[in-house]
Amino acid sequence: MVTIADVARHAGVAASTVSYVLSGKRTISTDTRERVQRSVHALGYRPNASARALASQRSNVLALVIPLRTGMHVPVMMQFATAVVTTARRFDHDVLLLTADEGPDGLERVAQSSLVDALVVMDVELHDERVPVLRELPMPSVLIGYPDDADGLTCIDLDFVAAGAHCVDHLADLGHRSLALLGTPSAVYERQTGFAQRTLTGFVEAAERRGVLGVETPCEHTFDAILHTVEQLLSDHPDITGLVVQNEPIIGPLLDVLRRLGRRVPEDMSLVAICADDVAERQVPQLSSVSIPAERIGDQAVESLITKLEGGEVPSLTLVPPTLTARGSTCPHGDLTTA
Amino acid sequence: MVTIADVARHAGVAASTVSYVLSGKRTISTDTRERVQRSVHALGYRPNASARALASQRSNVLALVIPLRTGMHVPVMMQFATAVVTTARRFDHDVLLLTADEGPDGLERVAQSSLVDALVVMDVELHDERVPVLRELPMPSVLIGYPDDADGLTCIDLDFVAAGAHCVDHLADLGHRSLALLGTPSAVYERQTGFAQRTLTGFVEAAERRGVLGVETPCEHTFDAILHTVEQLLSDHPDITGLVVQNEPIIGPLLDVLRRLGRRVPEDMSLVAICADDVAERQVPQLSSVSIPAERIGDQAVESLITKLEGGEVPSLTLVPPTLTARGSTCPHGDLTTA
DNA sequence: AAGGGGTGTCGAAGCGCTTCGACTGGGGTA
DNA sequence: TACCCCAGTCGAAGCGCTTCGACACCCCTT
Repeated sequence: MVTIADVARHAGVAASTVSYVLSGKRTISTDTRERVQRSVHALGYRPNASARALASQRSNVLALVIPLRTGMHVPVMMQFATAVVTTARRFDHDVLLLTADEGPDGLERVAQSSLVDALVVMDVELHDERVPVLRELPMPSVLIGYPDDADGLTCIDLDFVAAGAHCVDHLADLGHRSLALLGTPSAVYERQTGFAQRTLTGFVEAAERRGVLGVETPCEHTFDAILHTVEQLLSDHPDITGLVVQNEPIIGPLLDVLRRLGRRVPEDMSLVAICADDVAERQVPQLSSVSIPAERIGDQAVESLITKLEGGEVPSLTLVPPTLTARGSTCPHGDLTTA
Repeated sequence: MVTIADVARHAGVAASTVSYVLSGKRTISTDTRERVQRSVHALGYRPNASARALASQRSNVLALVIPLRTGMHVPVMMQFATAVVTTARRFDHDVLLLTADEGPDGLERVAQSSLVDALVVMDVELHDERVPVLRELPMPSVLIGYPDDADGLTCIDLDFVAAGAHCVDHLADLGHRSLALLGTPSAVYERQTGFAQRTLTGFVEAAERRGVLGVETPCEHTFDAILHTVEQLLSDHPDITGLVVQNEPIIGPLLDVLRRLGRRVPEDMSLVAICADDVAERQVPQLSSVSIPAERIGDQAVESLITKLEGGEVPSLTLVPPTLTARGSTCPHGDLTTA
């Protein structure tokens, strides 16, 4: 392995000069700088990451905590992860992958051993046991999702309350008077997952505000469960004509179930999904949907983190406003002129 | 931050003694050892990862390279990744996440800067540009998947040739004489992806060996593409009664398409999938399938890597034998007694 | 009683880098 | 001409750990 001393010797300068050329932290004459750069190239020098981290107290590594909990939609998680890695690289940082199995202790471990110098934590629950740990940690962190009490934290999330409300408004605008929310598996609600909880809140509040019926039910991922849930729903509330789905994996089977039950989409049943755009566009018919801007949120998370690392200020809570794209799965219902 | 010197002072010993207590590399008297351990606890000492890495020339970090290529099935990738992280932690290692965007340069970067001390590379193509780089790198690596020329490498993969053959054998044993392989999107074949290529080979060879018709076609992920592909297939070969699917995302829509086309599964059409068990069990009917043992392969990859790090020998190519589980999507065809 | 072999501990020398203070010399100012 | 300042460079001191060689001491052996 070639060291900074080798480069210095090759270029005929001191090691510290090489360091300053590389970091740009002191002015170096053009002549010297170019000579050093040529030596770096010629020798194929790569600074040793550990030595650098030890001396500078900066590892240039971010931790990314991905809890692979049951009921979470994996492709969306990966979109976040990819965005985080890509953006981190843009700021010359690498990403250490932590899974949830390690729990709060894992966070302490990587933080206190200086393995990383900041953390991105995904899929935060309303009462998350990692939150108090993050508050105490001697390094910055950013949460994707947010707990009940976001004080002293930096959180970024899609505004799921608004997302739920948008779906209701869209359907109500089209004249639908009876709506249902087909939610996530009940395990997700039971562990007080923010996004599920908040979508539900937005849905219920908007339904009330618009004076329409808004019923909600969790829904598991198996075909049988979907079939049963929908049958139950339609027998309890036969007048339902608008469905909101926040549960990406069930979208395919759900369309199938509706077909089986003889409900055409959108003629008999309008459908709005909260899912990635490409998923919505892949269905037949294409789905009206509120998209989940995973890439944007992941980017934003890393940018905030870097800002904090550099001593800057960032807002405690950033809510990304949702956008609804109308496609082929929703259509007007009833006599709009009387509405 | 509390350092090893603080612990040494607190325990009334030399820093090196603390180090030896922690690493166990020299014998320490029970008395001293316990005193040191108490001090470690009392002060909440965590060794600094960079300092340790610098002094010992070992970062205790593995790189995991996940190429998120188009057409790959993300949940399966994540299963691999999770297994890798979990097993790495078992061996006291952490995992640095690299995406494919970085390409071969990324491998060199993390390796030559001593950021990691070994690499796990996923989704290897037959002619993979990362392979020559890996061969030259001054540190061990393990590939999940394997290139044409696996010499000097360590590769682990499901035996996809056998997987393809198993599917054919299963269907042929049931009396089916005309089979089709519904493959991955054509992009996957075009970039010479090992697992797709090899499944195809196994399928074709087995069909020949069994003297049955075996046609194959790529298949994209959209509903329309699936519908069109299957219609074309059945109009070209109306006598097909057995389908092999190696393309997890299309399984749901495919069942739907077959229903639309009036082909009952398994009465009119037997179906074998190559997919994760939980996906197979979630369908109606449950699918006969060859499972993808992601966890086992991920584990194995890390174990081999650790063995190599410790100077041990591991086989160049480990092929995990596939197992086929018969479920409700396949049934006998024709008069078996005459076969 | 002298010698030998463990065992347990210490001190010091790095690992490869960053960073601080100090030094040099040339150009501008008075 | 004397002075000062600044740009440009160097040397040395760490960063916190591991590891090597040395050494002290005790228990056996002869």
